[in-house]
Amino acid sequence: MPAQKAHSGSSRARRGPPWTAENSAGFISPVGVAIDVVLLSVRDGALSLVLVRDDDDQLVLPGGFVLDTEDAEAAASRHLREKTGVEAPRHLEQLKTFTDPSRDHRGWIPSLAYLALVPPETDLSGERALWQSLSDGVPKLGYDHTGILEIALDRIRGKLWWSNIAVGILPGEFTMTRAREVYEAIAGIKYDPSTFARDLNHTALVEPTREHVMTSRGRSAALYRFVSDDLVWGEGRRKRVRG
Amino acid sequence: MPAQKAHSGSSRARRGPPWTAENSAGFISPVGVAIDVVLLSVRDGALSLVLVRDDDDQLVLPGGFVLDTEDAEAAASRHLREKTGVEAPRHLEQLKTFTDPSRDHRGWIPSLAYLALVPPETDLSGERALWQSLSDGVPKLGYDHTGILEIALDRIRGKLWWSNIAVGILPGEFTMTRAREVYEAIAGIKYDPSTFARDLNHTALVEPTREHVMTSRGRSAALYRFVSDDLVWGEGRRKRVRG
DNA sequence: AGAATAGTGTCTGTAAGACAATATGAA
DNA sequence: TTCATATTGTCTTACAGACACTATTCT
Repeated sequence: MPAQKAHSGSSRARRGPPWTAENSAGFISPVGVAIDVVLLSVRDGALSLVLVRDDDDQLVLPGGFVLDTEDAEAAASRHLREKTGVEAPRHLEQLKTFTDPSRDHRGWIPSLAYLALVPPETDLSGERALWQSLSDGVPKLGYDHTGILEIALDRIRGKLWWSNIAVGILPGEFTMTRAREVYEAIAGIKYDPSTFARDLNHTALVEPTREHVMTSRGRSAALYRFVSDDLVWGEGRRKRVRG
Repeated sequence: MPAQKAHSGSSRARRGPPWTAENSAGFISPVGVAIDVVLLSVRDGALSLVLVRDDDDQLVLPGGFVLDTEDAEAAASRHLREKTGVEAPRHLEQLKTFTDPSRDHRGWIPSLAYLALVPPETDLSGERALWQSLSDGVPKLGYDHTGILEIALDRIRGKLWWSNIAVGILPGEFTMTRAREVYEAIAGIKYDPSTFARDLNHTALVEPTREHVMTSRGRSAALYRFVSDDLVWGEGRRKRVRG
């Protein structure tokens, strides 16, 4: 049997009769399981995502089929690596599964949407992959991918002040100003610098490293790090987002 | 081809060689897609869920296979109806999809977990279905269902004061005391009656009907209703839960 | 009258927005 | 010295917990 990879991604645009599948008990079964990944970061002060150009020249989310030897998280990481060159996202979480049997013209293919985060300096290797800034609004994507992107943005904004989810984007050590830029890009609003620092410290999700750095001009800034590299929930700050 | 229903649910306990499936393009495909539903309500002041007894006499969540003619929400409603007699849950939302290919001994079967809510007076018709109170802790369930239940409880607690999710459990019109009992059962803590009323009103998710009812003894109580029957997000109250 | 339930009013500590004032380092 | 950035401090409003007090209706 040929590798499943052969029918993933690049053949998506192909038309023709849909595929079918049947299991050994004689019942109709899905043709496959797919994943789509919303890979976000904050670049040059703007929330940005990775898109790939498919065979129809549409901009779509990176994704592809799940193999029978891996779970969906592994498939998401694998397709990111193959299609965008991103080795391992710092954060990966499930968003929603789309199950309408007619959602994919190739046949009955449930699709799992994922949210992934990487640091800003992440470079892409695939020729078809590109960073797209969200500062000018949400771009129109192929298939149902615009809707998936909206879900991803709701999710990361919803978690911003209630978890350490920004650990997926910020470097290991960062200044308050750096953190604020990332939070502002995600939230879509500006925060007062002093209030921001007070409230982020108040979450107890970050701790000072006792080191200082010069950024450009002006006073040197204290460095902070997240207490945990894994996703954890904090006390929660009821701070404005997207106002 | 026989109805897919024949291989759902009751045959789950059967051992033997796993099923396999292949699609018309010659690739391995999932054997099927399943759903499992955490159906919750508040009965006699206790958060309760519906369980069914499977062929191995294990207590498990109601669920079964998704057909190629329906999406997963429809499958969840259908299996609830068939296995528990619950006609249509007042609320149904996706929790998480489990995709480990080895999670089901019958073969490669991704499973979607759902949270469903019904009013307390909902009676069950299936002989194998029962209401289980959660007041004495979380019961041990078969398969990975205990973990799914934990996710469901986290979800409903997380949304309690940020959405009108209780609309799935409370009757169309209710007193503040009734609402408080439901919120307390979900949150797992007690609320001060006057503070509760003040804060629930403050969400603007409920409105008074201008009617009053006698409950048993004491002063008559004002009736309220949720402004929307669909799930909506409120301003959000930063109230304690599960303390 | 007394008990039981519903509802109002008030006090207090904390949270979060706004912004003034000070500290530190480079040009 | 002057500018730019970082950090501390203050003021104010709103929120949420606690709880005293009033209102209504039944036995």
